[in-house]
Order: sequence, then C-alpha cells, then structure tokens
Amino acid sequence: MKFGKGCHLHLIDGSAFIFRAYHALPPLTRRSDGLPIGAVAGFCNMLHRYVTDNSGPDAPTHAAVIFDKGSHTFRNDLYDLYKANRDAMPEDLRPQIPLTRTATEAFNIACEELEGFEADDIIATLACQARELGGRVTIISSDKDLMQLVGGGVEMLDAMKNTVIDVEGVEARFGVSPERVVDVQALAGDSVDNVPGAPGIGVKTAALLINEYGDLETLLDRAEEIKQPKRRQTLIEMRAQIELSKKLVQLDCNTPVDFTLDDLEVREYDPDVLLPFLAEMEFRTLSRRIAEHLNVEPPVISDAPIGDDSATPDAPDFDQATHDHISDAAGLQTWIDLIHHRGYVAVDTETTGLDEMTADLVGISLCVEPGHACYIPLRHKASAGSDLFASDELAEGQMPVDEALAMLKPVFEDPAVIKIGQNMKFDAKILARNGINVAPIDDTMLLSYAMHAGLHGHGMDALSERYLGHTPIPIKPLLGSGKSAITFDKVPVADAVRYASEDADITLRLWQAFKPNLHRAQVTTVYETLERPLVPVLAQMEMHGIKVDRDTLSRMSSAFAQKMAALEAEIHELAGETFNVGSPKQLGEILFDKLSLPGGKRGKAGAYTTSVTVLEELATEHDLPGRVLDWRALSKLKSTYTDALQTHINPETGRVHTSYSIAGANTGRLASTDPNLQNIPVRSEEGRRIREAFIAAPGNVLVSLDYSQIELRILAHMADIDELKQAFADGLDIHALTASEMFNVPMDEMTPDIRRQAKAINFGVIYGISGFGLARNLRIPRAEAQGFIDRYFERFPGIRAYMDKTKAFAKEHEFVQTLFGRKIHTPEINAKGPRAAFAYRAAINAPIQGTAADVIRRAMIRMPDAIEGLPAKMLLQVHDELLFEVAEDAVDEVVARARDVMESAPDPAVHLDVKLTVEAGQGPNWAAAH
DNA sequence: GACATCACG
DNA sequence: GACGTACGTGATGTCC
Repeated sequence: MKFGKGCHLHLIDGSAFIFRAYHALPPLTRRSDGLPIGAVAGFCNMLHRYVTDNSGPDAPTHAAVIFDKGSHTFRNDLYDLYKANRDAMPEDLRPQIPLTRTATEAFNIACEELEGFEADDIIATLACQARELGGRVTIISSDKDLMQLVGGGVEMLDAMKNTVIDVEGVEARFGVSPERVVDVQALAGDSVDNVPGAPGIGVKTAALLINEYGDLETLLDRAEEIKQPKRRQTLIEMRAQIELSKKLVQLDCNTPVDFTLDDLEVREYDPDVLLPFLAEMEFRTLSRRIAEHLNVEPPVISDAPIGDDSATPDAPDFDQATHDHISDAAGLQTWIDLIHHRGYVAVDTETTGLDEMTADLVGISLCVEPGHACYIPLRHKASAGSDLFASDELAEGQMPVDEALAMLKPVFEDPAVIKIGQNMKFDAKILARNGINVAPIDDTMLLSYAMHAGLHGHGMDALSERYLGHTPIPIKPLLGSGKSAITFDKVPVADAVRYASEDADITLRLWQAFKPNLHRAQVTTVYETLERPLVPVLAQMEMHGIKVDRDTLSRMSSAFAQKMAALEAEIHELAGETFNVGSPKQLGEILFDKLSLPGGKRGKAGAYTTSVTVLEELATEHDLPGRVLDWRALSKLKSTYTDALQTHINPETGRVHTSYSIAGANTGRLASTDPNLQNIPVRSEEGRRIREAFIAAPGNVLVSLDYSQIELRILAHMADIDELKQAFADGLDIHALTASEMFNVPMDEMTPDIRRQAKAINFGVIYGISGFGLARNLRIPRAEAQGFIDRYFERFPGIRAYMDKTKAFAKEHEFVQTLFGRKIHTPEINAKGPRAAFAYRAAINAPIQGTAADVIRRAMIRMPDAIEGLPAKMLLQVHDELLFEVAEDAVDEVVARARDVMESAPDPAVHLDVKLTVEAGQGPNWAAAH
C-alpha cells in the first residue's frame, strides 16, 4: 500500500525498548551456554505484546523499529562533550544488541538504522515525511527529545504507562507548544545528554521567556530588555552556547534514509522464521505462548545445560565419534540446519600454512555435539599416483569452494550463532580473507587463559590431554617433516576428515568443559571484556600490517656486513688465530684459555660465560673483548632485524604483518611473533635507525602514543602511597622524587647519578626487588644495595606493606590478581627452595605488569569505535605504546581521540587515584614518531 | 632441541 | 634457614 492519507505509521524507539527490557529483567542467560539473553527476552516480550495489542481496528498500516547506530554522530562534531557523561554500555548488554535486530526481523517488522545518526533523527525524518503525505504517526517512546515532533497528526505513546502524549501533553511538560520545545531545551539544557544550555535557567524560566518573546532568536536579539540583571547577563554572555545547544537538541528531518515509507508496510510474521529464532534463544514460555496462539506445535528446546557434569559422561569416546565427509550442498545444508537449531558450533579451518596472511583455506570442520563432527574439504589436491610432481587437479568428493562459503557465510555471520574455535584469531583471519566476518565468537584457548594463566599452556594438545584425557591425532604423520613435508592440501581427503573433524570435536568438548567454570572461577568479566573482544581488534591490526622499506633495510645490512668484516679481521689479529666470533664456546676458549684473562665463570652446560657484563669487565684488560662487543651488536642488528625483517615483507601488501599471541604471556601482556615487532631496537643510536625503515604510506604519518610511567602509577595506586600519588598529580619527575626522599637531596640539587640509582630502585620494586639484583644492576656492593632497599622501605613503608600483603595472598590462594580481576596463578609460591623465591618475585610483579596490560587492552578494544570514520589505522602495540598510521590532515583529531581513550581506559570499571598520561609523537617513520 | 645471547617494555 | 636471584617476552646462531 502506498503511504498517504488514511495511513497510520508506528515508529518504535528500539534503543528505549532495549534499555527498558535490560533493566526490567534480572541478568538471564541462555541455559545451554550462558550467553546473556535477558534484554533480548524482554525485547521479544515487548514486541510480542506490541503485535497482539495492535491487531485491532486501529491497527497501524506501516511500522518500523528504529535503532541507533555507531557512537559518533554529527552532534559530536558540533560539540565533543555531547552525551559524554553517559555510562558505557553494560558488558553483558553489548552482545545482545545485534540479537535485538534479529528479533525484530524475526517478528517481520521493518528494522532501520543509519550510520552516524541517532534513532531520533530517523524517527523525525519519517514522521515529517508521513505528515507531509497526510498520514497519522504514533511514536512509541517517552523520550522528551522526541516531543518537538508532536502535532499535525503526530502523537507519542508511552508504551509502559500506556498514555498518549499529544499537543496538550507536550504543553503540560514544557509549557510551550511542540514547535517551541527546542527553544526551551536550548535554554534549559539537559544533563542526561550533556547539553549545556544557559546556566541557571530551567524549563520553567525558559518557557516563561519563550512565551513572552515568541521564540529563541527574538529573545536573544532582545535580551537587553530583560529586567532581571543576572538572567540578562547570562543570555547575552552565553548566546553562543545557547545557540549550540539548540543545534544539539534540534532533530534532523532530512537524514539520508535509503528506504521509503512504502517499505514499512505492516507484514504478518512467518511462524517458520519466528519460532526457530525463539527456540535458538531458548525462550520456552514465549515460544509456547506464540505456538498456542498460532495453533501449532511449540518447538522442542532441550533442558540440558551444556557442560553440565551430568552431560559429560554421555559424550562418546573419540574412537566412537562419527566424522561426516561433506561433499555436496545437500550434506552441508543438513549441517547448517543443525547449527541453527543449536545456536552454536565449533569451527576449525585447515590451511596450507600457519601464516594467516599467505595461507590458503583448504577445508573447514564443524562440530555441534561431542562425537559428531564433519569436515568440508574444499581445496585438496588429487593424489598424483606414482608421479613425483604434485597434481594441480582437485581431489574427488569436494563441493565448489564458492558454493560452500556462500552457504556458510550467513551462519558464520549470524549474531544468534556462537562460533567456537581454539585460537579463533587464526580462523577469523583466514575466513576474513575469504569474505566472511565471523561473529560472535568464543575461544577455548582464551577461556583457558582466563581461568588457568600460570598453571599450564593453552594449546589444544595440552588442553585436550589435561581436560579431556585424550591425545589428539598428531599432525606430523600426515604432513611429514623437514624437506619432504607437504602442505595440508596434499593430505588425502579421508585422512583429513578424521584429523580435522577431531579438532572441531575436541574444541567443542573443551568449550563445554570450560564455559560453565568461567563463572565459578569469577573470571567471566575478564574473558568478556579483556580477552574475547580483543580478537577482532588484533585481527584487523595484523591484517593491516605496517609498511617497511626494503631498500633502507638492505642498505643497512650491507653497511653492517662491511663493519663486521673489518672487526672480525681485527679480532682474529688480536687472537692470533681465526675462529668463529659468533661461537661463545670458541670465544670463551680464546679469552680464558689462550689469553688467560681473569674471570672465566662457566654456565650450566660447562661452557665459559661470555655475556655483555663479562666482556665489559674484560674490556679494561684487553682490546679483544670490546671488539667482540661491537661485532655482536652489529651481528644482532643484521641477523635479527635488517636481514630477517626483509623476509617478512608480504609480497602482496608490501607490508609486515606480525601476529600477536593473546594467551602467550602469563601476566596479560601480548606477545608479538613472526616477526616480533615489540623488540625493534631503540636504546642504541645505531639500532634506533632501524625504525626509519618502518614508514607510513604516502599522505600519511606514523603516530605513536605511549603511557608515561604506567607501571609506577599503578604501583602508587595499588600500594596507596600518598607521596607518589601526589608526585604524579603534580607532574613531578618520579625518579628524582624518589632520589630526593631517599638521599635527602633537594629536588633542585639533583644530580643525574643519584637520579639514576633511584630509577633502578623504582624498577627494582616493580620486579620484586632483591639486594643481589639491585647490586648487579647498579654494579655496587651487595651490602650497599641492601642499604638502599632498607632506606627505601623506611621511606615508603606502604610499599613493603603492599608486598607483604601480595605475598600472603599468593601463598593462601596460589594466584594473584590485577585491578581488573585477571588471575595469574603462582603454583610454585608454596614450593620449597629457590623456586618459591622466583614465584614470589613473579607474584609481586604480575599484578602491576598485568594491570598495565589490562589497561592498554581496554584502550585497544575501544579504539576502533573512537576513531571510526577517521582516516587512521591502529597498527602495533608495544606494551605501553600504540602506533597508528594516520592521514596527515587528521593527526590532531586522531591524537585527541586516541589519547582520550587511553587515558580513560580504566573507567568505569576501576577508578585510579593516579591519572594516566599519554605522550604523543608523529613523523614519517617510527624513529621520528617515537 | 638445548643453550647462550640480546633486542624490547 | 638455605637457596639462587631482579619481572615479562621472542629470535637468532651454535652445537650436539
């Protein structure tokens, strides 16, 4: 039906529905897997009631649910504090938002949103259009910001109170007619949306003024006439702020919607769509109610919580498991139906290699219940028989890749289906390169990491062994090793089905074993806010990569090679014979046997130690050790950096794509591998020049933002040290302050050497200080170092108290925690002997290092939204630094937003007594940006 | 594959 | 009370 006179449009404020549903219900979770689902349940109940209430004679002819999209709108461009005082969305609500869209579609109601616009603006646009065409409009919302739209056939309906808000209602609320509501709001401001308005003027006064002068513009033009001096002054002085406020509250009736009112015609819902959705969500009461209403059988919803202890014994042994080989669309469709019915699926991708940026997808395995898995081979090569050369022909029994991916894409992207993987970042990147953005996800590796960090590794083999008592089929016999190793596409399909299916089966069983325990271990929030959301963020960073200039590296390599050759000749001359300078064993024999230099300590393998500290000592005795040190420095730079980095430049992108391991470091830090971009030289002048090879694309610059002294700030907060907190608040040099306190030297008489010693002590504290360690670091007698430590604890007794408290906690619980609740297990803390001393120092360090790691993780997770729409990409993380590639003209904006995200990263979960500060730099390359 | 060494925070 | 020792990582080359 064409929209026009006699038509009636309903516009439902989706966000209002969601928040009302969220707060009205307790935090319900889906029984089978613990997915938070309360808001979706409430939302569906509200939609259902809406549909039943609106089927009578006054039923709407057109209807739509309107949602907000994106956190940044044109109002933020006008005023950066707009809605800035809003609390962040609750963590358990976030994953439910896409499900409310799906729910709306399942009820077959039009569901509209527009990037960069608030729902209110879309509602305004549609209401204006409908009014022009002579139709009636009912806005289902009680939001006062929408009241400006009332009149001329437009009404509002407060669905909760079931009251209609018409022109009289608006006048009662604002004291003016609807078209003047924006004027009143502009003056009165709004604390909820953080609209400033005019200070000291509320709704009552505003209405009075508007009614007297007619409208806001006239009022402001004639402000001089106002009798009350204070009011007059405010209106004159705050004119700009008031006019800005009006722009903020004025809804936009011209949003560029890409649909028409005709598209919103009311449609009956399809029970075959709605009931399966409700079944997936496991809404028992609602699906029964709707089924009864429709006079059909209600869907069957299993009562068994997965991962329940009672469910585990039912799982068949691995050798009894069924492995389906999927070779056609019909077979795959059966599995897709199974997945939709379940609402979750374990996924594993098989590829030609471990480098996600170059590896090709070979096949996909799926599992929906223990013991029942399948493998979809896609790119296996035909066996070439006795021919030595591999065949390019595809093996039999494979469906076309494109067809399989097209069928799987909707499932893998379906917000109502959880995709479970072991190290999902790998699979997500492979799938992303095949056009599939897998979401939402769960990751067994990260579940284990959240629960077991410090207890053991989190690789699949170790987890399967430990928690399932099953040794997975090893990959080695299938691929071979060394020169004769083959890639997975050459593995016979029958073998691949067994191997790959089992991996998905194991993953699903691990998930069922872990998921219910997450809550018991009280690390649900850690997993949901610090682990899982990081996966897509890191995947994006890794896929984007950083541009590295091969020529720069290559020139440096040649220069290093020349210098090394010269040094090598000198070294051989000094030694009186040629030997391998790179061999510590041979070097040791030259130094201590042939030249009989003093020292000559042996390491645990019985060879002489020739480390930097040893060689530096010897450098006073002989010329040779110094030359070796120079040679080693160059050798390190050449082999690890200027040579190796070149091999990591991706030929397709011309960029280097590292891989971050999320569950590698026990403390919560990330680790970077293949290549490690977290240890690119910076401390030596010569090494730092390697960073000149890391460059921005044309028209861009690299921008580096790093936390200043984050670990010491966290220590000051956690140990609650007033002097340190005050020093950070005052922006003092923290090492100089420590030195001043300890050695009674006034700050303005500080010498670099005293400050250096204090700095070493500050770091020592973070590391779980010992007299021996500090002595070695400062190269002072052990007794003197111990004296420093004693004095430090005398001066800062709170630090000693914190360390004692941490140690006692660790001994009692065998774990320590970060401020955000991350647990780091310290099983050896109660061991006998030196291992306990190690565990003790690690226990002191872990909460500090781990809290800093949590902070930057939170910043990284929020960053994509914060810089959305700007020409900027987050490229690298180096523990306390984030590196971005930014279009030249957007640098200031990106720095402002990224800094804000980083500095406020602990909020609202944790309030630090010490503020975090971030330093920024920019330049054409990483050396210049840092 | 163990070990020594050294790059980073 | 003795034990060894600063915390957390990854990559490379040598040598077996």
